[in-house]
Amino acid sequence: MTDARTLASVACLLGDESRAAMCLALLDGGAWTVSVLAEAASVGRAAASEHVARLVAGGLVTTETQGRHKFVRLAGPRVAELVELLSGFGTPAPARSLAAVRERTRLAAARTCYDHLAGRLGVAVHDALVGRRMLTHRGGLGLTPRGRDWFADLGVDLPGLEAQRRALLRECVDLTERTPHLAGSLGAALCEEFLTRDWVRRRGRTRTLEVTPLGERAVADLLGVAPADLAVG
Amino acid sequence: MTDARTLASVACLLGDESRAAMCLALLDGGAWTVSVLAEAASVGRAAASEHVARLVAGGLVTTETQGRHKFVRLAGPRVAELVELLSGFGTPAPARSLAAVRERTRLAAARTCYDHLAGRLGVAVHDALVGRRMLTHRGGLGLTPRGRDWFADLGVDLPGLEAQRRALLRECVDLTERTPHLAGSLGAALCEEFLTRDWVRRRGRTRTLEVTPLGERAVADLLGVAPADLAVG
DNA sequence: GCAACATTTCGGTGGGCGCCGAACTGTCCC
DNA sequence: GGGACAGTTCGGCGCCCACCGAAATGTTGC
Repeated sequence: MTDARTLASVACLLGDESRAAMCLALLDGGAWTVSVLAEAASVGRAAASEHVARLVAGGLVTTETQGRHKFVRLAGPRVAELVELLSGFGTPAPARSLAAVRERTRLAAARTCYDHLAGRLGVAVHDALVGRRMLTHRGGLGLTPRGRDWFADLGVDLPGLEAQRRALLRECVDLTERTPHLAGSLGAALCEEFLTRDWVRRRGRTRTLEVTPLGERAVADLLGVAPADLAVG
Repeated sequence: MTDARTLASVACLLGDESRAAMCLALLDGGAWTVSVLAEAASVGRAAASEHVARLVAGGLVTTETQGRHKFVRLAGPRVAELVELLSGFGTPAPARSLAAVRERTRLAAARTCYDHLAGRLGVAVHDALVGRRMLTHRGGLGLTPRGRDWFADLGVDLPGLEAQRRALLRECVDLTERTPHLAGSLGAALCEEFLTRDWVRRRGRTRTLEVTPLGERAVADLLGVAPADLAVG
């Protein structure tokens, strides 16, 4: 009874088109100001402010004020997971324009899911890591000695990550591929590394990623992933 | 843009307390009539009928009419997953009565999640199966020869399940334990076996399960799970 | 055919909520 | 200090939607 109320109150937050648009925008894992969110949702600043307040109250986002700006970001990986899962429901959407189709295709090819890699790129990297015995699935996801070396070579500060409260390794079911990709703090670190090395680039202010030629070569060399497996449909 | 609309439309369906109560009730995986759902949600039959129609339109439930009855059930495991995930959000709920606390404790100990085992029981069974090398995690969840024998001995028709379109093995993150339990058609078959052997019993018309003394002995013998690990907190 | 029952459809009502414009607070920069 | 700007608060408007009661549709069993 009272349980239904809490479920409904959370679902209700995402049940409004403006708030849904905001949360989708925030899926890139970044911090957005209220004004920018207002624009993303096509509403006025006043409405956006109220929406953000409700999302904060519901625990879906957190805010941080810096001077006259207020930065909004998703409250954590679990929220991102929820938004991703929900956005995969409903009719696959009629896709009314060619531009919309292209955008969706790009999204399926490579994107961020909160703060880690997703789409075909994310799944390919995950599968390659497992296939090359850098990750193991014995009783939960684990890192092999070989995997430790690989990540260390890449410049990932493993001890630093392990000191965090957040889980190092987690699987996240990919929205479009329906098979797991790598999440957790290590997934986040890997994604960051891809971005700083210019292996992938964000397309504008979205969570769509573009794999650079440099990146194609890198994943081919390091993981044996053929560029054709990543090509935009 | 248009993507936000589809997300919102789905979330909106679960954003109403009555519909949320209905979906929570349906989490037991069974088929409920419209009248019974009306009672579960504390609304009139007219309102319940409209809610069911909307849930059908949104693809969250399916219906089957038999004579003057209309049976409603969740549209599939993914919907159950979504409802479970959502119900784990929000404030852990103030739990206003002792009865509510007891119910929640029982729910955490053992319950069904759509059509398979969840809660501490579900996780314990999953972990025992992995620990005893009946399930393996090498490149996706798999069944070892030893596991095949074990399930066959239990009376599960493995070839029959494998002929289905539905995945045999899947992991489902447990709502209360935050660690995976066994889902998929094999998870469903296992749950059914537990019920027909009277190892677990449904508590009334809920998804809460009660482990019988017979069941405690069975999981101890077959899987080495100590009864203390299943005791109601 | 008739009575009992499950479900649906149809007005009608009330409340909640999303939106805006305008006024207000607080911050930054010149 | 003054102007520009980000964000919030406050009325107020309008719409959507959840609900109910009553009537209609279908089904079952006599």
